[in-house]
Amino acid sequence: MPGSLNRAELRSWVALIGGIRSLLRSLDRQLRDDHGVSHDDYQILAHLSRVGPDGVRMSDLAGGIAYSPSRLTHAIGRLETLGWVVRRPSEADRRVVEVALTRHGSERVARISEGHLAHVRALVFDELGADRARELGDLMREVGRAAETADTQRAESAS
Amino acid sequence: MPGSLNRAELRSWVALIGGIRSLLRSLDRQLRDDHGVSHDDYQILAHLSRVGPDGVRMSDLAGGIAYSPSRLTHAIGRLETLGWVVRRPSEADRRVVEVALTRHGSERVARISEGHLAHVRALVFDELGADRARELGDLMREVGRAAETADTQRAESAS
DNA sequence: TTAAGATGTTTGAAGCTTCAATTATTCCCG
DNA sequence: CGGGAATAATTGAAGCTTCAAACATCTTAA
Repeated sequence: MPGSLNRAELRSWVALIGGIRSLLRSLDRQLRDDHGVSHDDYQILAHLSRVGPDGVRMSDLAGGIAYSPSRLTHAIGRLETLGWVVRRPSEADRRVVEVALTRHGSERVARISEGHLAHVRALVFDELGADRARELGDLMREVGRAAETADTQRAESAS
Repeated sequence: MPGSLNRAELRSWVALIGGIRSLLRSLDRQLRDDHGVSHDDYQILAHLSRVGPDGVRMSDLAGGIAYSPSRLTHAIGRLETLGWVVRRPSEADRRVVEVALTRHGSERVARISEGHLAHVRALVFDELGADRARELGDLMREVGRAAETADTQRAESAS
């Protein structure tokens, strides 16, 4: 059957997807147990932290972390009621909404990141060593790009 | 700060986690669009397919795919009402419940797998080539194992 | 200039996941 | 043997995600 996987490939695939799930589960657990935040929310906060105090457009944030618009709206709504984030309509284009961390949100992210990045270090960098960890990042980036390309094409051919 | 990541490491980490999210999103999209099944449910079905017609204990299945017991109970309940799966109490130990695919469930999995594995092939094996794909699987398996070890230790020290 | 379509975001309902508590059974040790 | 702890699975409620539909604003082409 064309498109299927041979035994060795299947083995690699099961290892890949299983490893991914274990990793995500562990990250989520650490963040929830230590800080009461899901890994999904942390992704938002970390991205906002990276872009700095000017914030981002909702749609750019959604694209940056592979969220649907709707999911992001709900999630940002929750973070806003926590006071970690603010939303304001853009002057230039009044359809768009910009989000940014509040002072309080920034402090929170900084605090959470400490423990979280230590966990990441233990699982990835200490485990694999610098070279193989970089290799893993490069390989996964490439697969991720392929996935996004494929999704774009699927979306286009569906419409 | 010890435990944090330097610039190169952070770059690798962002690539890794971003690639993972894009990949999972793409897999979920393909399965939902083409077969109305979430990637999470597909994991269950694929695992049941691998273990064969005798089925597995709920807890072994949960462990095998990194699901919480509760989540698995709910998910299996849904698959059971679809008629894809059956549950029966074990003779040996009446606390445990064994799950297996029904005939209908098997056929469904076979059908779904075709398209799904073709998608996987395109994103991973065609994209990276055989050697680098195997490398990726090996690296991710190792990280996954580290994650599970870490979680076990956290759980023990918390109790 | 204006109406049709495209783009950016939101909404509410339905379905899924988590969490804490509960039931049922088995293990183990005094 | 008997009862307390451990193990396996389930339950219901609260919270999160998806989906389809809606709303508002902007673009463009007749």
